[in-house]
Amino acid sequence: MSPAPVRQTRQRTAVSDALDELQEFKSAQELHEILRRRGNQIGLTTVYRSLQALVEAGVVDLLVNDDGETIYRKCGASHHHHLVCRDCGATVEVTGPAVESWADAMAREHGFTDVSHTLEIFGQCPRCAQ
Amino acid sequence: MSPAPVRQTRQRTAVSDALDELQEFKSAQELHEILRRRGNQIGLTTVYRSLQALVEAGVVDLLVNDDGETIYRKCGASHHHHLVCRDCGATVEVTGPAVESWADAMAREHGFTDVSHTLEIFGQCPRCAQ
DNA sequence: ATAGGTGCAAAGCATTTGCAGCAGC
DNA sequence: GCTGCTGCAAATGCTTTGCACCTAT
Repeated sequence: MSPAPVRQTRQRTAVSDALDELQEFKSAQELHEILRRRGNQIGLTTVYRSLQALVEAGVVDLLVNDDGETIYRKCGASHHHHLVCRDCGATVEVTGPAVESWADAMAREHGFTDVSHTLEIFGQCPRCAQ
Repeated sequence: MSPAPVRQTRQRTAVSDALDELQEFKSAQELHEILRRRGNQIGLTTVYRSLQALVEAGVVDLLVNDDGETIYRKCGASHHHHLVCRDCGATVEVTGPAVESWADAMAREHGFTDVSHTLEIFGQCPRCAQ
C-alpha cells in the first residue's frame, strides 16, 4: 500500500478554511457560492471532491437535510449529534452517551451488526423564536 | 376551503396494499418494480404521488437512507424509531422513552422550541450477515 | 518528471412537473 | 360531467465522471 499522498493546494486550503470559520452546516453548492464571492477561483467539482476527502479524513461531518441536500460541517473528532435551528441553521453540538449505548444495545439485541446511527434534533432557536 | 376529496383508485390501492404486506422500508423505485412484476399496471410517477399522499395522510413513515434514497413504510401511529437493515430493508420498530426525554431536555436547555427529532439505526440484519 | 489535483462539460440518478387523456364520484 | 388521477416525456437539481491540462512535490 502506498501512504496515499495528499497534496496541499490553494483550493483545498480554501474549502477547509471556509469550514473552519462558518461553524454551521453548509451544502457544497453554498460553500462554492461563498468561496467565489470571496474571490476564490474554484470549481464546483473541486468543492465536492475536497469535501469528500475531508469526510474520509474524518475531519468533517456530513448529513442529509430534509430537502435531500448533503450538508457539511467541521466538527470535533468525537462522536456527537446536532441540535439544528430549522430557520437559521444555527447548530449546537450535543453528546449523549446514554443514547449511543442504547442504540448499540438495541441493535445487538436484534442481532444487527456493523451498526451506525443518525440522530438530529430540529427546532427553533431562541433568536428565531422572537 | 374544500374538504379535499381523496379518490379511491386501483393504483393507490395497489401501493397501499403493497406497503401493508412488505413490512419493510422500500424506495419508490423498488415499490414500482415490485408492483409491475406482480402485473400491476402503474407508472412510476403515480407511485411517487401516491406515496406523497400517504405520507401527508400520516399513514406512512418516510426517511432518507445512507445512500440518499427516500424510503417508505407503513407504520403504527405511535412515535417510534427504526432499526433498518441496509441490505434488505428489514425493519424493527424500537421505542426509547429515555431518548425522547433526553432530546427534549437537550433542546430546552438551549432554548429551542417547537422541537422534533429524527433517529435511525442502520446495520446488517442476521439474515444478511451470512 | 510524475502522480495527484483541477475544472469544464456531459452523464447519472432520484424525484418533480407539464399536459392531455382517463375515471371515480 | 366535473374534478381529481394517471402516466408519458421532459425538466430539475444535486452529485459524479471523463478527460485533457495544470501543479505541488
